Amino acid sequence: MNAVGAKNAGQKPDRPCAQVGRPRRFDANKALDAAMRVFWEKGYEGASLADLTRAMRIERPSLYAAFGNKEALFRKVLDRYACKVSAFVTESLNEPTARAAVERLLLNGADALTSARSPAGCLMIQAGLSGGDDSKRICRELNRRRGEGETALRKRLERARREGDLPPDANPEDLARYVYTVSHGMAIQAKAGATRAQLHRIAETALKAWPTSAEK
Amino acid sequence: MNAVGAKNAGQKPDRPCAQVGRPRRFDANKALDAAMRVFWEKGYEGASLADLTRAMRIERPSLYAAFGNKEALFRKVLDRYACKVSAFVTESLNEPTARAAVERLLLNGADALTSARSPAGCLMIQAGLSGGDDSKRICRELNRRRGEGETALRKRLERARREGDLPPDANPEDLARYVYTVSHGMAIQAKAGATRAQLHRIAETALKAWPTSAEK
DNA sequence: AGAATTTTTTACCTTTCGGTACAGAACTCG
DNA sequence: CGAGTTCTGTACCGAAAGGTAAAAAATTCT
Repeated sequence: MNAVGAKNAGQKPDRPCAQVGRPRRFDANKALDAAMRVFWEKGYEGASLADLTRAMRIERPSLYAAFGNKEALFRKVLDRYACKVSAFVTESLNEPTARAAVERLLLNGADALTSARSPAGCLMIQAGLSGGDDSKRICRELNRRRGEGETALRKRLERARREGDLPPDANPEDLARYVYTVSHGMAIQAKAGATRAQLHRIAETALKAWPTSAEK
Repeated sequence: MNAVGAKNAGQKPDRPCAQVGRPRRFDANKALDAAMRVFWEKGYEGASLADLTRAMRIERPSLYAAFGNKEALFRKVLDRYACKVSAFVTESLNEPTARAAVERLLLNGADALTSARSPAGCLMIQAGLSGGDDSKRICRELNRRRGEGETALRKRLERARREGDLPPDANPEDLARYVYTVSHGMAIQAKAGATRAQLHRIAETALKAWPTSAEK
């Protein structure tokens, strides 16, 4: 017997498909996608269990058995969001130049924020900004994840400076923070109804602040 | 008898101080400030009536008698926020040049977002981003108010272009949207813990994108 | 077939939500 | 004083929140 008592101690590890017992009638990934949409539209606290189970076409105990609880479900949704929706964030760092990476980050971001297939805006921005005491952990988690992206960009920019791709006096930390600031602001604009073309023009304007290594 | 039936029909007009009857024991503006702080920290839906009455040091029926209901209270808080916290937004438009106006908007914004006397971030950003169906009106109201600010800046920039303060090919609409995008992004950063100095550097970086009427 | 295991389903739990009825207290007016 | 008016405080409302107990159903293993 395991010593149960710590929070989440009883949570079973990932068991993708059980061989024995009654088979589950739903696709966990489809259910996660449905949950993602609800959290995306209503935020973490604004999404009620009733909203979630209705969208996922699952009864409540099935949700708890498969995903733990609301918070654990949200974290799984965040993982899936990182893989399926915002994969371009890390991919963009592979562009040959810092400028190209940032350009792709902002333009692909604008596209993702205004996709016709998903709610407007960014799940990671609008899900956890507000909320009572019980969602402070969620807020911190979102800040942490966004911070990871910002750090990754900063490291990419430091490399660029070493490679002469950015001028020596450029500040990678400030630049990365600036880019993420514009990105977050675009998420707000998208949620408020900005169009894709408008976001693209914002990105272009923002790129005018980008330092040039030397006028050619 | 008034024909009651429409929502809010029975709401009494502003009656600042009653001459007759038992005098109220609390200062309505102090109570609004306390409510503002709660909404600022927890958002519209995240702020419960229990949170509000505790912070305002008022019993629940007093709140309803004085302010209507939760939504009406929030709107009064928004009015007060515009007057007391974000007055610089309209004041900055009086600066002599467009560049100075935008610079002041962003720098004063950075200060307001990191004031030691108030919660981090921007009430108008984090109060209404998420939420269930009943807060969609709140979300629209916030979008509308932010849009008004953006429009006012756009008109100021149009004037600047007419005055030669901006180059003829500058696009006031895009520029205003860019500035507000940076401002909104800074609000997110502030909520996530960015310091005032960091926000100032973001503002300086953002201003590097500002068009110059002619190289002198 | 029957034991073991896992999911589904119904019904329910406690707590908190926004909002209100009502009685008493504190004030002005006559 | 007493009538009229307005605010305070307690106690309450129905609805919805997140979460769970327990039995029935569907599968695999022996």
